[in-house]
Amino acid sequence: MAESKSGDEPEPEAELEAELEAETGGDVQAGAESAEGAGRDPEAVSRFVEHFAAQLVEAGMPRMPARVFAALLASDTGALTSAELGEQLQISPAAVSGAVRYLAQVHLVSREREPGSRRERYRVHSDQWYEALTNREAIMKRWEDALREGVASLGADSPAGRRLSETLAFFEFVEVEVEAMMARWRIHRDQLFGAD
Amino acid sequence: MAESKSGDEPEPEAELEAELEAETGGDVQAGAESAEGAGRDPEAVSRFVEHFAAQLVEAGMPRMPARVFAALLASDTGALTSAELGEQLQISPAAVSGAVRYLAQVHLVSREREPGSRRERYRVHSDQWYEALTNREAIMKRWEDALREGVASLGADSPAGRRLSETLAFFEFVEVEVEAMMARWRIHRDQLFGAD
DNA sequence: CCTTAACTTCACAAATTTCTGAAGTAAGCG
DNA sequence: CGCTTACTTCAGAAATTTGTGAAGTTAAGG
Repeated sequence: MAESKSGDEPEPEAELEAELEAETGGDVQAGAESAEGAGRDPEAVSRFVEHFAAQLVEAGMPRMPARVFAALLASDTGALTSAELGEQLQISPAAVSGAVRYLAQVHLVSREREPGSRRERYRVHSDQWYEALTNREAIMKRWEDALREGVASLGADSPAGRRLSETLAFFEFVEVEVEAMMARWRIHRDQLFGAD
Repeated sequence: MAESKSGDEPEPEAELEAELEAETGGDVQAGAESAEGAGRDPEAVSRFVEHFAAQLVEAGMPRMPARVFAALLASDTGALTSAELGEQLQISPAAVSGAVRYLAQVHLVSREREPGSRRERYRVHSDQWYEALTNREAIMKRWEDALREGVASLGADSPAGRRLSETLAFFEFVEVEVEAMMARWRIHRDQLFGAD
């Protein structure tokens, strides 16, 4: 976003109009400096963000989406703007844009537009996080399709066909089970944290 | 994780000493129903292998391991040698080696040495397939560690800390549930297929 | 309207990953 | 014993992925 042009650097951010984390109930106690980053030890935040992101990367998530997601998780409001993300993570607006596109696609973040502003906020809901994990179901569905096809073309009575059948049965089983598990989780969560 | 049912499968590969190095000729092509699938349509097998592998790749598995794994799944014996894999997939021994190393590391295949031969067979057990999926637990454990650290350094009473806590609780919950689910699966499987 | 802020898309440079041929190692077999 | 087979490791070429600057698009605000 920096024009890398003339010397004047006073980002309009200094103004920070009616920004306010009027998000949740307004009584954000951390209340210190700018929008999000500094009631807390920014270094501690960064350490967590990079560490957790590294784990996600290792599990297969691309680097930028992982860092953006971790930053959102670690934010107090659970929602940050593109500019805030870019600053905290030291990445270009283009990188933020790409990362957010990825995360939205896998349902890990949702986009909100603040009315009366051009800003968009990218939000992580705990629920989405869980759902997204669950949404590996979509992937499994395709695995199942491929397996069914394999059983059909290799013959259900051949040894290979039987192996594929069993694998297929496993996925079908898991699919049902996971759904039940998520239902139990919601109950469990409410017991732990109260209906949120 | 109780299992070790043992007594898995009788080794169906008795003789099978036929080598068939169709490699050296220019005639590496269909018709290669050598050691493994005499009687099956090699084209149908290949179609399944490539299709299923593509799904795995899309889910994040590297290409060669995915293809090798799919080929093993689709084999009648559930075990193939390096040469057989190389021929069917048209890849170099080095590629087979790398793929197998990867698969063994994530516990998707095991290596067996045929006594009295230098050959090694790479085998897929249905059980391993399930276990491997389950073994994402190892990954989750590390996520949990990172989250605990985050809760500690951001403060369990901050909004961000609470979000991380909830996520952590979710993973801990899932971990327990998955184990129970796998136990149920084994029972279910035995009902479907009979204790194998 | 015209300006400007916020985000997106595009093209390309850089880093990383993937797969191969070739050389290396180990073990059965003549 | 030493030849041969079966697999592994290594170095590097090729392909793919990643992140950036810059131009493009949309919409608020004067």
